Amino acid sequence: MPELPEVEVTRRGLAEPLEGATVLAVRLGKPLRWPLGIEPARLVGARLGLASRRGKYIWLPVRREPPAASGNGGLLIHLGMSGSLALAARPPEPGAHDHFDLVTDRGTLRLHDPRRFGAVVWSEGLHAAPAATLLARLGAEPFDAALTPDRFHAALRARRAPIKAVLLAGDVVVGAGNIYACEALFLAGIHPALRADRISRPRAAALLAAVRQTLARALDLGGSTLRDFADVHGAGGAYQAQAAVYGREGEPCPRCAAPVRRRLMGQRSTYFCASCQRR
DNA sequence: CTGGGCTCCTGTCAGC
DNA sequence: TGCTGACAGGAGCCCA
Repeated sequence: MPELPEVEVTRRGLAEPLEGATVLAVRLGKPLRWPLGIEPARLVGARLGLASRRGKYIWLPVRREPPAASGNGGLLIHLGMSGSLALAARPPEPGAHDHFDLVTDRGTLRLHDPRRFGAVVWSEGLHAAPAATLLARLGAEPFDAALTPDRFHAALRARRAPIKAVLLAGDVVVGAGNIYACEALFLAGIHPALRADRISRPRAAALLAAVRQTLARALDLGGSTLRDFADVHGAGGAYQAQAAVYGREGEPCPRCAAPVRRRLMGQRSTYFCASCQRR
């Protein structure tokens, strides 16, 4: 479900309401991708900090009392493929797919995740394991000014995998998942199967701009809601209606009217226009 | 080191 | 209507 725009929409919805909140209880459902890594009771009484985001991970700082106590840290949250977070003053009884509740004096943060590829993991800090390990392999943030066209191009030149695979891997630039990788490649006019190291400097610059434009546009629209993504208040995104190629196999390309193609690349459906997107 | 495939899990939908 | 297989927004892990 969630790519960077959806994760960021989620983070924005919970950051301010929960900053400074006190944890009253923790409820666990079925196991997620990894164990929580801390005894839930140890979180009770702790106060939450301002949530941040790195890639598709949300970091929720947790300061345990008393202040001098060792073991301040936070919760690293990932929504996986089907996860969403809801924040409610008085949430309904947990359903079969509600696997984590953080009950606070400012409301309950609940992870709903049918496929359970998501995770909520305790870490002593962003620079301690396991958070540091999970974040270590991440590429640049897409809106980081330090990611210049030259640096992006240089990173692509070191990779022989198809550009679509490189975008999805997230080790050059994070944030574009299957939808936005397809959309950005369409915008840039680049064939998804083109080897990353064969992309010229101007085309790399165009692709970086396309990734940024695609993610920014999706963010403006509240993300994409294909089946069930929702922000913390339950509102869906609207980007999916604007997608040029994703999920539009057989429909006319908005630029040239040739039928949009779908083909599997690394087990993932890849949508593109064979006439607009060149190798 | 890199690239590619597999895997985790549940739900939904098309096709027979 | 019921069953089966394909596919779904991610990404860690293993192997060649």
